[in-house]
Amino acid sequence: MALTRDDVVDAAVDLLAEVGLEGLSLRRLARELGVSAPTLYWHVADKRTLLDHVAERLLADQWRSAPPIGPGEDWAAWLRERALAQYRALVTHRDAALVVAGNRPTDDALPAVEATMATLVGAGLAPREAFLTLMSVGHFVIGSAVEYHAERARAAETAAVPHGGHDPAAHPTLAAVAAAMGPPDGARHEDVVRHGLDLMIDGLRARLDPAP
Amino acid sequence: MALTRDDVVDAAVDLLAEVGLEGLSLRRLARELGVSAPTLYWHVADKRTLLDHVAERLLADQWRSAPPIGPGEDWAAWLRERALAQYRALVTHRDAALVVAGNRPTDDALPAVEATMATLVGAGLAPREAFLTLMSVGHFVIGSAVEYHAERARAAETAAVPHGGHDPAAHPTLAAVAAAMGPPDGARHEDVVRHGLDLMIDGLRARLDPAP
DNA sequence: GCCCTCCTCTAACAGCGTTAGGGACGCTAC
DNA sequence: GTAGCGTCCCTAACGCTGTTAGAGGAGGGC
Repeated sequence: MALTRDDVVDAAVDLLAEVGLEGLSLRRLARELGVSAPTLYWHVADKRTLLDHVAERLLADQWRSAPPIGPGEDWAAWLRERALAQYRALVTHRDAALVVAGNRPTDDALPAVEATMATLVGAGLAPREAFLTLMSVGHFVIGSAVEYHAERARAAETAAVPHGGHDPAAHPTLAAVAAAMGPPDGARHEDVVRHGLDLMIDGLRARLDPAP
Repeated sequence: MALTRDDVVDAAVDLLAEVGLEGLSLRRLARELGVSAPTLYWHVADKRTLLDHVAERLLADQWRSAPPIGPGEDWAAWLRERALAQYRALVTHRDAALVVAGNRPTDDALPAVEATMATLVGAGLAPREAFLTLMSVGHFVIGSAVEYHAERARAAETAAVPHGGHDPAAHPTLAAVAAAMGPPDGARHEDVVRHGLDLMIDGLRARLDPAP
């Protein structure tokens, strides 16, 4: 059976998860597919556009599993959950955030964007505000995921960093935080995401109900 | 006069601004310095650590010019301005966001972090909340800058994209947004950043003054 | 005069994305 | 039956990349 472009993209997604963005070369990808490197150019115009397809695939998987908002459901909780799911999707696929960043929304993604924005407009936001909010949440999620991956790569190569090793007297507030939060671990990153999303949502609520 | 590491980092910052992250090669950097490529390895361990130094330099420049908060000044306005300044610094240096992303705060940056967090704690936030907020704002700024650069790179190669070319009937909310916002231009990106920051700050305000 | 450290060099390796050009398979038309 | 054509894959090669090995010159201390 002849190779299809979907096969190439599938293999690229797998290889990305395995070796990261830096390790993903066309020669390696071709070897994985049992094919010579230039052959890939028959199925894909460019490495860059291959990555576009990969990003599309990653996002498509994420949107396809998204439950639409139910009637009477709280839009805030729904938006929070969607953003968190997107963050988790970007975090579980290695380097996905870097690949996805800057991709134009493909036509496939438009209905999802439309639905999300319609929900916000239905909740009382002006269209312009809904759009800016959606972009803001997106930027925040991407930024969080990029930082997560970058810190992860850093941690892998520097083994152990003496985290609390600074002078507490010089930085009392930092010391208080370190004492209050305990050692850094994986859950910490999601705490930040949750906190940021809550801040944005609270800010939205304040706009929707000026004086409750 | 012999080359110093600072010279190399300086030249790398300039070259980054000129040719972008993809165009920044050690050979090109060496040529710019009038030196052969392997010579750089005397001053710098690695390309990766060179980029670390570049990121440090970019952030240092940005924090050094930061005015501390004045007495009686509104913390919200101050935080907003600091975040916007950081965004602008990342945006004006080409690809700076990608280089900076994931850098641990160097020891030089600690006083600034301490000061910012002390301000938030002074305004009434718990240390943990102040820390999470600072991280959230940072992630949002980085994400916005990454998206800015990525979209910029995309726009450069696809010349003109028929932006409003989709079917308005299929996506009424999107069409309303397109009509309300006009054509995309450079200011749009900062609108998103401003909006996101306002949301977060409004959310913070809601926490600080539960029932004003 | 000798050594030692700094700083720079040339030569080279393996790998990268990408292009040029060709060859084998199967379908369709005459 | 065979000529033509589109599909899919190949080898060879170009110019680039980060990086290493090893040699050598300039300048200071003894």
